[in-house]
Amino acid sequence: MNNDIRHYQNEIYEQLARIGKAISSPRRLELLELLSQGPRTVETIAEEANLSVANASQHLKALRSARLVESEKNGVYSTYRLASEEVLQFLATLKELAGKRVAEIDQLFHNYLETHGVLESMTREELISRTKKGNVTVIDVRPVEEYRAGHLPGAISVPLNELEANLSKLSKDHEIIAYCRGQYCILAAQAVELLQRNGFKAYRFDESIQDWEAHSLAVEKGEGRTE
Amino acid sequence: MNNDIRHYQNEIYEQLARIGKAISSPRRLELLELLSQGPRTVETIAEEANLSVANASQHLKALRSARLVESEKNGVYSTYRLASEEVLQFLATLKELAGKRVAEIDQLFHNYLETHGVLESMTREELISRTKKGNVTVIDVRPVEEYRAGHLPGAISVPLNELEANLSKLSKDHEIIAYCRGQYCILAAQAVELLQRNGFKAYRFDESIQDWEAHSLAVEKGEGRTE
DNA sequence: TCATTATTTAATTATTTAATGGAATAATAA
DNA sequence: TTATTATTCCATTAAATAATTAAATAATGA
Repeated sequence: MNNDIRHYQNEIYEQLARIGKAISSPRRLELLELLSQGPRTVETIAEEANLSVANASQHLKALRSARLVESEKNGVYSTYRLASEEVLQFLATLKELAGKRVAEIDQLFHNYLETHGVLESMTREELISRTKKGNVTVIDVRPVEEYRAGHLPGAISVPLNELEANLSKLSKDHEIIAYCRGQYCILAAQAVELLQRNGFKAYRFDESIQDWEAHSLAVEKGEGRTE
Repeated sequence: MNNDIRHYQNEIYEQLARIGKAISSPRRLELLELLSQGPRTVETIAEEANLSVANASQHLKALRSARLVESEKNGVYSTYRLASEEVLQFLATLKELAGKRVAEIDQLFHNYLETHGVLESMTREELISRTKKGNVTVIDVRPVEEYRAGHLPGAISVPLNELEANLSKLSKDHEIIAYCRGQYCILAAQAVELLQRNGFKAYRFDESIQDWEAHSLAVEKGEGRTE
């Protein structure tokens, strides 16, 4: 009878721990981060995360068994996606906690930004007021598929790996504001560095499109301008 | 250079995974749950969680290295507590996610309640309106220390293990509302079961004092009435 | 049908982790 | 000082996990 209760309680913790186990691997966290940008096939995921396909598949299986992701089979392809909004919320809380408590993360990012001279970033208020004035260009430096899935209003898509080739298309009269996947994503910082090296006035905006949405701000979807 | 970036990204995920690892063990989740009710010494924790002291100490060390708990030494005693409000928030998000996604948990709890005939629980609105009318007694069936740390306004402390001995002090004219540590805590359900067996009209309220506080509702602290 | 492709599964190996019991530490009391 | 108590540390063992390689599935197109 009392055993009954202890057994029940243990089961509860067992179930909660399944989610903990799922996010106890850096690799799986990376996969979740990728998937929080949008659905992908196994091969794409493996490539983006620099894992073997078999390994990625196994990690995805683990994530699926914890109900953090779902998959759907289309012909030969399995497409994986986050299982729900709550997963995104959970990841955000995790990152917040990590940012607050695990000083090492802030330290790491701070170090990176510092050694690359892109320490300051723009606040949301500044971004909004400057885009209203119109003398700025906001660029989304994530892969174009992520841009299509949702981007800041007025932002144009310039994936980081295409930025150098497209420098001539950017106006030096405008200040450039680059953003990517949020606080701990490094793409925008790299973009700013490249831009500054090439004589542009460039700033980093360190929120993700999810953060932006979370503040009830409008998001554009689809093609937009991708010059 | 590109290595630099990958290395940095790996570090980030490594750090996030430290928190994941901390909550990947059912035992550690149980410890966190205990500590979310208030600070405790190692021995108390070990006893409440049914672990050897050495084992509890090691788990606590793991939680501390993930910065989820903090400890403080007073003489021979080490007192552990949650590291911050955010940890509580994080645990709540975890439980929410688990509740939504891991159907097994709901199933388990549902089964338990069903086989013990205490399926329905009272909503917050009902609780508030009934206490206003005054023909109800709200009992807090957690250990008395947890009651002292904060309880529902007007609730009296009747720890579950003392309930049977105190039945005579409860009025059969009043409906009894029992609550404990929230949704997946079983104390209140047990209390209701006991009360119903003894001819009381009893209901379960399935929120924790933290849930209650999270809705900006007042919380009483200290002795209150503990009959 | 056969070959190709995307994915999953299985088997292996190296590594990490959990629990245990006993020893070490360090504060306090006798 | 010695004994006691609370806690931590250490070594051992068993179990779980991650990455790798090769093999198995299963859908598609030639």
